[in-house]
Order: sequence, then C-alpha cells, then structure tokens
Amino acid sequence: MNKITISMLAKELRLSISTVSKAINDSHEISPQTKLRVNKMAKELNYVPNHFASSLGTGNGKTIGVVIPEVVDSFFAQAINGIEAVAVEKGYHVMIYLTHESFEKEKMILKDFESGRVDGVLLSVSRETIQTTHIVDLMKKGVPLVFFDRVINEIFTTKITTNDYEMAYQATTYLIKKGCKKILFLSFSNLLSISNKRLNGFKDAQKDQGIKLNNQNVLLFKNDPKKDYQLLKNHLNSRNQADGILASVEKFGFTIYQACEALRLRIPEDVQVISFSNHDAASFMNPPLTTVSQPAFEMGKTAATILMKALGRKNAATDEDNIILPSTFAVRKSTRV
Amino acid sequence: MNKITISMLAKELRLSISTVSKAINDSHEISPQTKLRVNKMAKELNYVPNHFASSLGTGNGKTIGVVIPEVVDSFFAQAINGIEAVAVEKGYHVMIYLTHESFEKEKMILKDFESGRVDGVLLSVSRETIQTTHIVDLMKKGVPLVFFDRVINEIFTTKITTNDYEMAYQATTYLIKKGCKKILFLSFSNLLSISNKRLNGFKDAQKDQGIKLNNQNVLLFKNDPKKDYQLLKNHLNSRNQADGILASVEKFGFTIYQACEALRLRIPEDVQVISFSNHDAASFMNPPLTTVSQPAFEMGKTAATILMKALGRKNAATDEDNIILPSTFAVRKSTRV
DNA sequence: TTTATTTACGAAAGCGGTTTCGTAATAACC
DNA sequence: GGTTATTACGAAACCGCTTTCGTAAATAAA
Repeated sequence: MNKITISMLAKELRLSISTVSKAINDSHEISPQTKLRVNKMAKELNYVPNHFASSLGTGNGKTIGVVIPEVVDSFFAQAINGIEAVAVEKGYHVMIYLTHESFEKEKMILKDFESGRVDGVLLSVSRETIQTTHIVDLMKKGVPLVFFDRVINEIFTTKITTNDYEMAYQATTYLIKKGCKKILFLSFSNLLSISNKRLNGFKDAQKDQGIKLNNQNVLLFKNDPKKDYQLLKNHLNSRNQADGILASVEKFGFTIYQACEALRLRIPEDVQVISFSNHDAASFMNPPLTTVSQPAFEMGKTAATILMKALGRKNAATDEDNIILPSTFAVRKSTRV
Repeated sequence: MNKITISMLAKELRLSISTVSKAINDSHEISPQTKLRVNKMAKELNYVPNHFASSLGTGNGKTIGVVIPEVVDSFFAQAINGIEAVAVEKGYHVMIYLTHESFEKEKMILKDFESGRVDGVLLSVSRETIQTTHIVDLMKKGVPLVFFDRVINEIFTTKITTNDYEMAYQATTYLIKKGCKKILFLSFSNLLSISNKRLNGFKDAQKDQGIKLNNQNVLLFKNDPKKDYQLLKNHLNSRNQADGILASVEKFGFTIYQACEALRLRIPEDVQVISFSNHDAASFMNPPLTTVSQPAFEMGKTAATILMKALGRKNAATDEDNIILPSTFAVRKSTRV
C-alpha cells in the first residue's frame, strides 16, 4: 500500500527531485555514480514511476488503442496478436475496444480517445459506420490513426486491407466452374467498402461467366445468429434455393453448416460452400470448409508498424497509403472436386 | 490539433478554473445556470478533459487490466466479452495483455501495473507461473486482483473457476463406459492447479473404474503446435496407442484431429476424443466433437463484477472467495454411442 | 594564471486537472 | 434587524513527474 514517489526517493538519497528523475531516465546530465546510487535505491524501495504523472509530463502514454467490432473471430484475434507483437517490442501498451458492430459505441470510444488516453489508434469500423466525423475529429486533435481490414476510403490516412474484390471474384468463379447456377452471397453490411468490394467481386464474376443476377442473390445478415439462421433457412427452403453460397464473414460459415444440417441439405452435393474464414478448424469440419483466409497476423503487424512509425515522428500524421496484403484461397471438400 | 484545456474554457467563460472543473463534474457547489453555460461552451469548443491530468488528480484512471495467456482461444475471447460488458457499463476501460504463456512477460506486465496504470486486475496466469511474488507485490500496492480460470490458490483473493475436477472425472468416466481401455490425457501445464485438477479428475475416474494408470497416460503439450503434433503422432504410433483422448485445452482438439487424419485413425472407431473446448465449430467438425465447455462469458462477467465492486469500496481489497461456475458436457460423435 | 567550457546538479515552472478552504452574497432564523 | 446558514464561486495547494534554466565546481584552452 506504500506507494513510493520520486520525492521520497530524492529525500532518501539527499538529492533533488530533478536529479532523481533524470537519473532514472538515464539522462546524460547525470554522472554514472549517481545513476547507480539512484537505481539501486529505486530497486530497493521498489519504486515504479506513476504512469499518469509521467504521461502528463511528457504528453504521451505509450499506449495505442485498437478498435474492432468483435474479438470472438479468428481474424480479429489473430490481428491482435500481430498488433501486440510489434507494440510490445516498441514498449507500447495496447487497449482493446469492442464496438460490437455498434456505430454509437464506436463514436463514444473515439470521442473518449480525444482525452489523450491513447497516442494512436488502429481502427476497423463497425458494420454500421457511415458517418466519419468522429474519426476526423480525433485525427484533427493530432492522434494518428491507421485503418485495417474495414476501412473508410474517404479518410486521408494509411489503410491496410486485403484483396477482397479479387478473392470474392475468384471464389465465385470457382463455384461457377464447379457447376453452381444460383449462388447466394451472405453480406454483413451494405455500407462498408470491404463488404461492397466482396459483393462486387461476387457480381462481376457472375457477369463475366454469363450469369444474370437478381436481388435474391444477396442476403444481408444482421448481427444476430438466431435471426441470421432463420433468414438463411427460409431462403434455402424457397423454390429458388441456392446451390452455392459465399459467406463474407467467418461465423456465417457455421450458420450455413447449421442450416444445411437442419434442412438435410448435403454439402457439397446440394449446396457448395465457400467462406471467408481464418478459422483453424476449417479443415476439420464436416465437410472440410473451402475458405478465403486473410493474412490476419500480417495485417495487424503491418498496421501497428506503420502507426509506430508515425508515433515516432514529431508530426505524427500518417500518410495516405493503401497497403494490400493478399489472402489465400484454400480448396477443401465443401466444394466439388 | 488545438487541444483545448480547462483554463482556456475558464478564460472564455470568465470563470475560475475550479468553477469550471466543478461544473463539468456536476458538483453541487455550482448553480444550474453556470453548469449550463459551462457545458454549452464545452460542447461548442469540443472540450474533452485530459485523461492523465484527471487521473493524476483523482488517483484512478477508470481502467482495468486483463492479463491472459492468449486471445486466439474461444474461452478467453468469450471471457473478454463478459468482462467488457460489465466494465463498459460501469464506465471502465479495459486493457488486454497477452502473456503468450510466458512467465517473464507476466512478471513484466504486473510490474508495470504498479505504476498505477490500472485500477484493478483480472488475471489468468500463464502455464509457467509458479512463483507469485509479482502478484503479491502488486496487491501490496493496493491494486485489487481477481483470478479467473487459471488461478493461484495460495493467494488471498477472489477466484472464479469452473468445476474442472468434476468435468474431467465425468469425461473420463464417459470414455471408459464407452469402452476405452487406454486413455491419454493432454495436459498444458504441470504447475497450474487448474491443470492438476483436470488431471486428478482424469486419474480418479480411472481408479474408480478399476483401471491402472501408468506414466504413458499423460502427454504434456508445449506451447508449440508443430511439436505438439509430432509428440501426439509419435504416441499414437507406439504399440500402447491410446483408444481414447481427453484434451485439456481447446486447440489440442484440433491437433488430435490432425494427427488422426494423418495416421488414418478413425474417430471414434479407433480413438474416441473429448476436448475441453468453447468452440462454436465443435458441432460441425468431422466428426462432431464431444466437449466440456466452460461458462466463459459468465466467468468473465462474474470476475469483472467482483472487481468492480472492490473498486467501488474505499479499501479496494477483494475477499478470499472461491466462485465455481459449472461447465457443460456435450456428447457428440467423437465418442461412441 | 586567466578565461572559456564542460559537467553535475538543484530550483522552479509547468503538464491539466482535482480538491480544500476561504469568503462574499443571499436566504433563513428568532 | 441582527445573527446564523446556505449558496456559489475563486485562490491556491496538490497529484507526481518532466523539463527548462541557472549555477557552482571541475576541466580545458589560451
């Protein structure tokens, strides 16, 4: 309970507060002997500088904020690992904030960041995010921000994404080549560029293969597993039931398996399935799931690296830049051979 | 870039700094009209109090630290959701720290917490943690700490766990009833009480069913997927190959499936499998995985609630208490009918 | 030896808030 | 009408550390 402060240390050592502070921060102004004395005593008394005081003094808290929609998702969990790896190495701390796909929450979180609580931000927006003033406001205060995965193109900063359009195009084309006539796309947002890119890849692939689209082709999933499940079951029960499904989010893949099981639809005989997914279990599923998987760790790592670089500069602004890391397509048994 | 401070606000309003501060904090000393004026101006100028300054003043930063071994794990990811739910409601922020199962990292993290960076801590120790001075030191500084899942019994505080012994006992008994003669237990630590509880449940069940144990019964997995995979494959290739496996950690389940696939061992015909797992995909695996699943969200929620309660008190110490939330056993096709 | 540098340290002013305490002005009391 | 409570606000200390700036002593240069 005995919090010991720098002034107590100073008194004990019969030195001034400033000398002790400098010694601890290894300033060149302090002689080696004094540093030794100070550090020895600091160890002895188990002195740890107060974080708020030092942050207030220096103006930065060596902390970055990571704002994501969800953590129970392999992509984001793995991305966190990538972020954390570089942050720790640079002596930064990581605060994780979950929006649970709520725009309101996202606004509140970024607003709070204006307090200076974090030095920089890594953001993957919610599925509802369409306004951007909360982001712009934060950046105006000089807080550097880097987008990853779910980006807002209109905002002038660095964005780390993967080749969403191409992968959706490739996956869709693959389904068509394997005989699908009616493919269903499971979308998680009709606002986000990432979602639209995947959707466009999906549409263009069909156009290019001479398949005409109709509005039955796309199902917009809510953020509610039960409702989504019903939605999909209803669709699969209708006469124009799909013979192929492309899921744009990992957890949708499970919903598909669940619905197919309930309806006794066989995968891939009745319905072929491809999902965007970073799940370790994909290859052990029944049947093994054909996936598009994103370079999650790398994306997190890259985003964090760029942010760190910005934080190292006097003017911490980030560049306008688009970094695209390729995803991989893994064919398994949920599509035909 | 224009950070506006309370003194700028005060000047603008021709009020004293203290009045403005009190108005913003809704002190009873300030008249309603003045509060209105202040808040209006604050909105207008987009004033946000500096987090470090106010934390330094009040002595708390409305932040809790969550220290876990890993985030790419359904249990921990779900627990975070539970923690976050109650923290946000109480106006607290959550910092997540990953030890990656390293005791050294854990020590560094807790040491850093002595800086006052967090008001309270939720901890699930690394698989290597055997010493406890880093924890005791932190608590001595008056930082309340609550354990969840991976606890240290010797430390006097609240611990949230699940009924590990009973579930392991139940799962093992189940395997025996289904005909297993040689069951293998995949352990992740031989230091942690949680791991030992599961191991003891495993052993006692066998004793009670009249099965004699030998030291081939337990495999201690490292934190390295490839090595673990090899280790298991070697075991399954030996003459005293197991006909049943109980995995004490979610990700080990995947390793089992992988090894069995490589060795062309059929589940459950050749080897029956049960895993501790909170994975959504368990029921869609091939075959669907029989699991023991922990009440992750509830455990996180409970731990956070207790911590919040302690933070609300003048003396923030937590009680010595053991809260045990029951897990559930879900029989699926990786065990015989 | 004198002057110019360098070295090692301390005093004090922030950083941006919170909080204690004092005090006019107004309201309530007998 | 004089005294006591309230109310509403300001001055200033303080939280614990950083940083600027000044200076005495030690060293180097002239």
